Amino acid sequence: MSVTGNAANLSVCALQFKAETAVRQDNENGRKQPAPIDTTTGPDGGGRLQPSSIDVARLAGVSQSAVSRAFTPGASVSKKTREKVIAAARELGYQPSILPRILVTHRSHLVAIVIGGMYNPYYAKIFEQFTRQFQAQGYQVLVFFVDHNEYFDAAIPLIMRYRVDGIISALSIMSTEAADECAQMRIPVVLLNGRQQNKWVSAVCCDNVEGGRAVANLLFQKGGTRFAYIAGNETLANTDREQGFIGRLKELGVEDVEIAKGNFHYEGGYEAARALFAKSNRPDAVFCANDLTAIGAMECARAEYGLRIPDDVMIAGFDDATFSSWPSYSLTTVRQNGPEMVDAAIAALKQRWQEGTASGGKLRLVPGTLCERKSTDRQVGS
Amino acid sequence: MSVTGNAANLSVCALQFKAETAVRQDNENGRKQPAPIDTTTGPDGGGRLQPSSIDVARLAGVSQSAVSRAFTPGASVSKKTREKVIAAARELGYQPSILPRILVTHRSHLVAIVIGGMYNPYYAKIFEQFTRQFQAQGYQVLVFFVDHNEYFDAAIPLIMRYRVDGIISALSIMSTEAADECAQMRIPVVLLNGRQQNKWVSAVCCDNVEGGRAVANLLFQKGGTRFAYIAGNETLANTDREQGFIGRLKELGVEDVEIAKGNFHYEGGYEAARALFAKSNRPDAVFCANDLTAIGAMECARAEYGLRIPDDVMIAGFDDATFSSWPSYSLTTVRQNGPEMVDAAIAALKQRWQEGTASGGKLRLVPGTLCERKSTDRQVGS
DNA sequence: TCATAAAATGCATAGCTATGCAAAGTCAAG
DNA sequence: CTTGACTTTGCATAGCTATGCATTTTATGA
Repeated sequence: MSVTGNAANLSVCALQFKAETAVRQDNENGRKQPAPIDTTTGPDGGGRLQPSSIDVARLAGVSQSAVSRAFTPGASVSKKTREKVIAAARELGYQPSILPRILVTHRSHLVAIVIGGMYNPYYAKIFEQFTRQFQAQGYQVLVFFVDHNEYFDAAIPLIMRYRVDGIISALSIMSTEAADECAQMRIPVVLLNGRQQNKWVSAVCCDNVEGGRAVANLLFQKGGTRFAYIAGNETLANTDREQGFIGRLKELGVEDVEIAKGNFHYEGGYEAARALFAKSNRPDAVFCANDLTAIGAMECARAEYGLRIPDDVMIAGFDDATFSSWPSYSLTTVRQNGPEMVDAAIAALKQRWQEGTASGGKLRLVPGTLCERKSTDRQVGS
Repeated sequence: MSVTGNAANLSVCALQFKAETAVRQDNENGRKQPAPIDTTTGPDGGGRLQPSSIDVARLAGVSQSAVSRAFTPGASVSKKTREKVIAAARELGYQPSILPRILVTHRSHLVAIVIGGMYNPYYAKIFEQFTRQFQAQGYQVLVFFVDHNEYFDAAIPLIMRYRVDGIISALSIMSTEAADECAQMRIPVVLLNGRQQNKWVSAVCCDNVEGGRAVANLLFQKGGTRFAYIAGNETLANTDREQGFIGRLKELGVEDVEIAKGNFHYEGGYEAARALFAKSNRPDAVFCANDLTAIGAMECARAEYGLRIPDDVMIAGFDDATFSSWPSYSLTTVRQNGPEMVDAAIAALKQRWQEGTASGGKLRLVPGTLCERKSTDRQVGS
């Protein structure tokens, strides 16, 4: 049982992985040697590109187990073996694949993030925070861009097939069918800025209602008289902000709030404002569904009607996007507490993983912060 | 060989996957039946959560192959069998895992996108374009956020382990070691806005030099007399833009261009501008490494020095970010042709996959587009 | 030096799907 | 009713790693 049998096998591998220095005589002390590995994969076995642990084992003159152990932190390997293996691995350009491990453990350490788009920098930021957090905790992120909720439904089977350990959805809405399907698949889902819940679906949501109420308070206190709301698409976030705003105003005795239709985009805000400000009794206190919309409204107010902000009209938004604090806008807004929401969402996922069972969905409401800036900084009582 | 053996086995599975209706007698026509599947995995076999094709096969009373074929579009299955399988799969919440397929085919249809951050909306946009394109073509994207290039080097082994088919790096710089390591691993890499190349690394780069030259032409033609450049971090993109700008000005007879140090962020532009405009002979034509920097410089010029744009100072940027076209800025800039760069990068990857071999790196230079806006719209000859 | 404990190593296998191959069924034509 | 062509089905296996178990080697202590 000399090592020559190995050497013969090695020549096959050598061609493929340039392991010219493959012939080694490591039995200086007559140590136990692994039996020749009889994998009969030819050098051209169907587009085979990456070396396997067996290739490394051959080259290092050890068993496949030893290779595996050399790459497993706490495993039982001698220093010498580990060094041989690492050297061989480096030579072949080998890193152990995680796929078989996933197969065995049923834990992929993959998380799917489903998101509608990055037009809103706030979502880009949130996405980055999520991904960095997951990375730091040993999870990797698969991204899925999905335009509408119907498409999300369609994407679920695909996501399933990757055996992700969880799904973070920034789509806010989730159809009941989709929720059921995820439950059926036993994949925990966390909705960002959504409120659906079932056995496998949790939600983390900015307190949009309270945010809307805070803006109502501010605009009222600052002397607003004719109020308007520029809406976003029909989502929970939009409805809650609107209801909070209108509801609080009603409490303050303001019955008449004009609603304009926007779409969460700059252009939507601009167009809505164009219609709003064209009227005879134009509003002097406008709350917008998000910051992009608010910026659009501001630009329109200035460019098309020569209005001064906040003197002629006060404007407030939601999110606290990067550009909102830039001096040209200095937009009053409700900051969504991104890091806290991200942490809460990840915590919700982890809880599911630890519990193992479906524990019933939970809703975590994260308060926002009112950021007062110049766009509403009117002298009261003037 | 009746079906009772199966039924006995099924009860085990029934508990686990709620397949209460599992007992079926599908041998109405005495068809061939698969032998009882002897997988002795108990219901609590170590955190086993997801059903496998074998579970579905049991429930449907067919073989595992039949299940696989039922989910494979062109495969040879009778309609009846497929329906039975689909029904069983729905009942159990089953979708075939793609992991074993990856193991066998050595094609993961996974692509890693490595990116430094999303603070610049332009990168967020590019990222979205990439991901959508890949998705549309049957690939999924794994995201890796990496702060510095050293971290990229450290991340490569991790990326490797996912057996991605390719890497898109938006980091622009790539250390030689990292490039070598990717080559060693035989993973094709495409650098966005980088120019490194080796056997496995290609690059797609905006023509930054030409962009810088175009801005130089414009600012000179518009009557600029004292020129300045606010730099970004030390990247290829920055150097090229700077060199193009300075080089062209020199050709036009302008020797003296002041260089200020920025960092591609808003704040960097703001601070650099503060120093720049404090001097006695302040510049009247400033080119910034990117749009964020330019906006920072604009805000500073207005807020801290009361300068009018473009009358007192012209400012230009690079990227054409969303906010650059907003009226408050109306920033002249060089638009990077995002879609074309994305397509080129993906094409480069695909070419590698088709060729199979390392074909030597290629550099694709994509021209940008000068977008003239008000920030440089000075009346010439006034 | 020897016996015993500890460390290192190799073997065999689980985990899941796709697929080549052979066997069995189906159908049509003669 | 028989034969041959075609369709459908099941069996067995590749693909790669981690790990329990048994075995061999090394270290420790008397």
